[in-house]
Amino acid sequence: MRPVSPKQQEIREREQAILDLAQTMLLEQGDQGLSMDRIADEAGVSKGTVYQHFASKEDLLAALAVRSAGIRAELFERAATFKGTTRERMSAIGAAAELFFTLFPHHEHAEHAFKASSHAQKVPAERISAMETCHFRCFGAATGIARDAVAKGELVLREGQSVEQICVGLWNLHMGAFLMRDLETFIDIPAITDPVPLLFANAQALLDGFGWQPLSTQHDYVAARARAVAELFPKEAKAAGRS
Amino acid sequence: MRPVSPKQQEIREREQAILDLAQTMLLEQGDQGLSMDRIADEAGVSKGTVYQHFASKEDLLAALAVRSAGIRAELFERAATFKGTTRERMSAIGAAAELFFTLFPHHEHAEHAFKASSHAQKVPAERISAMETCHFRCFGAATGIARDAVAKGELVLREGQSVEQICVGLWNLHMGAFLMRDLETFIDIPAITDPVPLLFANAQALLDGFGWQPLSTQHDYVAARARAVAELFPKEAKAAGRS
DNA sequence: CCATTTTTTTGACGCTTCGTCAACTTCCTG
DNA sequence: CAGGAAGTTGACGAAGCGTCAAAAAAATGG
Repeated sequence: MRPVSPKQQEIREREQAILDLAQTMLLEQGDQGLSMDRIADEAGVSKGTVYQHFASKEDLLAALAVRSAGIRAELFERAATFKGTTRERMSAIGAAAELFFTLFPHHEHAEHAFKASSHAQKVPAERISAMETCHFRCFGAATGIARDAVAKGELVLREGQSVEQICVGLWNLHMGAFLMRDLETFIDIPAITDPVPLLFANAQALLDGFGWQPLSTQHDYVAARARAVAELFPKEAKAAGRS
Repeated sequence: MRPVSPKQQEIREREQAILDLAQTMLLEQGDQGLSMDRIADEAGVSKGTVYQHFASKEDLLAALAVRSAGIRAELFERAATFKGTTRERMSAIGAAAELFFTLFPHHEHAEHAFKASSHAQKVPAERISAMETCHFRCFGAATGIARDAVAKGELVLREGQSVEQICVGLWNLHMGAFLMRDLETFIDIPAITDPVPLLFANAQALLDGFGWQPLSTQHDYVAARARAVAELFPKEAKAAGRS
């Protein structure tokens, strides 16, 4: 009984439609303007049906976070396949993170809500482990590249350093940039215009600080980034460009 | 009529008591378990009285965020007075951020809630500008040091770089580390134990990447950090240590 | 094609929480 | 101490979450 019945197919599509709807609402008004009654209304179903898909409002937000996190994991894994030096490959991951950051501006918010409510047991364990898998895939893509770099001697670990620590540093830098955009901190500082090139420059500085060869003074990583985007993420870049 | 009447004094103290209460609740159960009724109850006043102090639940959270942000600004400004090289002074700011991070684990959450609700106009404009002032003070302390470093030639700006961009990078790195702790991302990775030394190491790597002299290979910044904490933040470090 | 069972959908209902406001109490001043 | 100002109260309306018995739709079988 594997072939999905038309009814089951319909239910599956409706779930995605509800998520799309919730995503739009989140973007337009934040989670203040997101109510289960309104979602049911606009989706053209009753509230009970929405609760057939999601255990709670928090679970719906969590499902949204998991969906975008899955796309991020996919982007990261694609970035890891980039043909180039280990540092170019890591820069491709950075490009993936920046694209994701542009394409899913709501994600940071959703993930924050996710953790707050999963801690209060409003989210089924299954959903939590799905999110952990996404994180694991992202982090695995990055640490894999770092390990290759160590093996090739392009990255030499210092006392007490590990590939995990280096990847956490990069991850933190990116998450912080996401957060700053969401919180609109320092929005008025004239020296800061577009957050994406700024983030890229800072990530390169951090890689330089780790001594990851070849350094940014010896190689044009802006060009490498452009090549990675063109080869790996043409569609995503186009979508990010026109939104 | 400047001398505060005993009644006014009592009201002022009650406001702080309510904030303390809210802070405790936030830490214990997140903002799920934070209700205005419960706060009124435990503070021994009626709900109407609580609303005399705060325009809404969101405003209360915002007031909490502003209070801790003010303490952070004070810590940053104190750190900027550290006697040492410009890079040692910037490391002292890092130490201040780490102490704050330990002393006010709820802050990131409160600030997130702050922005979400200020955007929905649930928070009075006066409170928003108070928060902006705190950010401005923190950022000003950091950029001031960076400017000194440029003046002394210990930091040489490259093409397209500015002190603001460098400080934003450091800020992002720290915010990301805060966020990661709150979200409990990668909590299971064995290579990552204590987030504070990890953050410090990554911040030093970023400073190295910016070429801020003297580099961490030439100077012991762990020792400098310890001296800064001992000289500037003995009480705070003690509080952070036993909690 | 109809009867029966299973699955899915519905929306009214109970419950909780926010924020208000008219009535009440306490405080201050002449 | 009288009377007005300042502060406090808690019942109330509104809104949202999640439930569940009943209704509707779909699947199954004779």
